[in-house]
Amino acid sequence: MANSDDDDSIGGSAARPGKRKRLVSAASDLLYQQGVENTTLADIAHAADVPLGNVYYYFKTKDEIVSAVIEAHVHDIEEMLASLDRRHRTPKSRLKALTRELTDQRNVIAQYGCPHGTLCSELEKRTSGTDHATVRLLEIPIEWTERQFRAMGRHDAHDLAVEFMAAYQGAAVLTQALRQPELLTHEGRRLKRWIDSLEA
Amino acid sequence: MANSDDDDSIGGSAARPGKRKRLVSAASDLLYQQGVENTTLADIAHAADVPLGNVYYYFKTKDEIVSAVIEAHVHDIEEMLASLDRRHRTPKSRLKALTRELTDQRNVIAQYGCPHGTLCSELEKRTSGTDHATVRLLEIPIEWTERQFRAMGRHDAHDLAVEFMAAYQGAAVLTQALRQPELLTHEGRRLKRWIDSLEA
Amino acid sequence: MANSDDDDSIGGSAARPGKRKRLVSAASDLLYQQGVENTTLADIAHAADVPLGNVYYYFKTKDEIVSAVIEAHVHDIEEMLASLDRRHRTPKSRLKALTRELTDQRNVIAQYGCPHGTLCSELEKRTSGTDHATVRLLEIPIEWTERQFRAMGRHDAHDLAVEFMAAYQGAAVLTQALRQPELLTHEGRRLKRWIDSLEA
Amino acid sequence: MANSDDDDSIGGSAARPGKRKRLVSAASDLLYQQGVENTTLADIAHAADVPLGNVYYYFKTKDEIVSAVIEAHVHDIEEMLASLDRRHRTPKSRLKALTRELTDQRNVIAQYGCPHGTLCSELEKRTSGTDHATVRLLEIPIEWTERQFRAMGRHDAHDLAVEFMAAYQGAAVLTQALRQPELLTHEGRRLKRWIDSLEA
DNA sequence: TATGAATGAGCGTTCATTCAT
DNA sequence: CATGAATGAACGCTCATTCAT
Repeated sequence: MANSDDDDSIGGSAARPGKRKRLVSAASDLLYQQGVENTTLADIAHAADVPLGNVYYYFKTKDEIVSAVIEAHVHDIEEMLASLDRRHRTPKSRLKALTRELTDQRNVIAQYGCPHGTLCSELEKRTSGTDHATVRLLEIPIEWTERQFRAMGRHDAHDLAVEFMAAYQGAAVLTQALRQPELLTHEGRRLKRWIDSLEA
Repeated sequence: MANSDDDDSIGGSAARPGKRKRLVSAASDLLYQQGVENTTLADIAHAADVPLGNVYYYFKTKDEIVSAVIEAHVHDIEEMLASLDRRHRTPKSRLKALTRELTDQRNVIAQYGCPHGTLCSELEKRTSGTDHATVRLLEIPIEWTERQFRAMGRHDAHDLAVEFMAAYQGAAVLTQALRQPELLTHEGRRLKRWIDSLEA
Repeated sequence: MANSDDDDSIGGSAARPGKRKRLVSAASDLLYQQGVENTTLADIAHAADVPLGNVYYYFKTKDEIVSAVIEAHVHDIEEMLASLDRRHRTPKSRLKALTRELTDQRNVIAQYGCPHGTLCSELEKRTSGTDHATVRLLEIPIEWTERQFRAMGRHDAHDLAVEFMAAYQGAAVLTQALRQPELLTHEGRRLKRWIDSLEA
Repeated sequence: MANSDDDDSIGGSAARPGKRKRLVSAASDLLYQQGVENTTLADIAHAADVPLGNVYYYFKTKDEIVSAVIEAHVHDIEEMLASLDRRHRTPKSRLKALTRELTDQRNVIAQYGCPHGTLCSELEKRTSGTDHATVRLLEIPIEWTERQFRAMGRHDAHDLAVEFMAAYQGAAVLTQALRQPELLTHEGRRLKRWIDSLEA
């Protein structure tokens, strides 16, 4: 299969990770930092150190690269949440750990916004009707958050989850627009207090 | 000066607004609905019914049109807030009226997101360092909101204002990504209850 | 209108015929000599001495150029037949004059085939389902030929017209494939004899 | 020699013809239906179920595949004519049988034209001077037809053969352009009558 | 002021061909 | 023999911007 995710480094002369992975990784960074429309395939190819023509061996269109980036994000999100599940036992500590994960990124977010939120916003405006795969980027953390609130015994778990995620997404928008990383820190602290204040 | 804001229709047959205004208005709509990068100057000229070559009489570059759109947004926001000031007397009713203004747009927001938030996100990623004029789009309502909270006697007025605006921006992001206008309605109700619950 | 067929040379500085015309003319020649697929837009632009980017001011797509070439062919055919109508009085002399027109081109046909027949063949195989405008290229002369046979009092005018055109098209195919211009001359002579031999 | 025509399936599980044969067969179909320029090597490899990289073991260039397709056509034509020689005794019945062979294909011809005529037309326009091998595609049936007319005692056998083939090729062109399979049927009937009417 | 026309750099994409194993 | 991967030149097309009148 062409779309192998494996490295091509076993016994070979080139010791770098697989090209497909490199392409997705480079694309992920560039789409995030420059936006989808401002990023050319040549940019991506160059950043991944892959000849331009070769990109099309792995992805038939630019849209397909975008999709692959979304999938990679989904994968990363799921892994991060699974890691939180492993490292923390109570719902409250899990939620606060997630909050911490988000605020830890305050500096990049002040530059480029939330990687998932801005990607959603941008792709919803593309004419080519990207298949709305981006929705998972926000659904997955909402669902996870909802599970935590439910585990706390809250019957309004879904509403709380939406409130939580909206608070984070909005803070990210303001943080980027105002270029104030501290804003996100501040909102993070508030959210942690809010989580602590919730009762069953 | 060439860039007159006045109509150019005096003595003419039709009473259409001046070309510059038509261009800004068309650009405002298209940038919002299609995104900045997906909108061509030809699109804008066509929508404004202005010959393409003529656009450059009013705006030297595409960036200048974008700036004019931002200015128009700023103007609209200020007018809207001034109107709220006029129509409502107490800070709480003003804040709830603002909330209502925002939720009233739930259907367009579900399609294109918040006109100001998405514009900020998008422009922050452009290579050509747009002069960060977008910041006013969010600063102005934050400051206005802060004034209301302060008038309520709250010493944490700024924090509350940020919390309020973040809640709205985040709700807009989720509303667009999940394509659920009701989500915004729901968050609006919650915000109104929250406002009512605040004490001096 | 952009698609003006007029010259742009009246009082202007450039004294060459209109660019659109030059483009269609160059395209017509190149499509004929090299085939549709082998001819690039850069080829056409170069031959017409028009900057590549400017081609798209006149034609939105390559297909549109091809269509314009077909229309030009249709126009030429109609003018040629009208000229035959004017210059000859009897159906028989008209038909023989047409035969002469065709055989006069024997040398180019030996190189590139019949300009209309080869264009039809090629375009029928394009995936993009060109709107079958090519059919007129053969229908028009068939109909004209049929009118002549009918004027001769033949009730089988349509069949004779098809037979005539098929004879010419087939001769053109063989002439090109075998690279023998004389073959077309010979078939032309035969056709003239055949026309003469027909009775009412 | 590497370019064996034999099967490579001895001892294998399936009895599929050898790769080379499959490639030529797939290429023959695709070149006919889509045209030479519109058919990629990947298309051919896919249709033949041969890995793309492997194609170059059998054919050094795309042109070589085209040549092989022509050779295959030549072979098929010769076989078909030999079969007619075997199955029919008199020249007239042989010629009418050939006519029947051709009209039997009216439906494909209405879609793609004559497999040999369109191939000739197309290849004559390629820049890379294909070695004019296509000429055999039309020469062989002309020569065979000429032999039949000569066997009938006609001294103008060559002219009649050219007339016959031109009639068929032209009918094929019209049939495809006008998309009327019946046109070929009709011309076939006329040709049979014509053959019958010929005297020594 | 106004405008149709022009311009060229660049983009996404294709494909015959080659290479390393 | 076989094959997945690689390569780069070229193609059709777009678009912000400029020009001539």
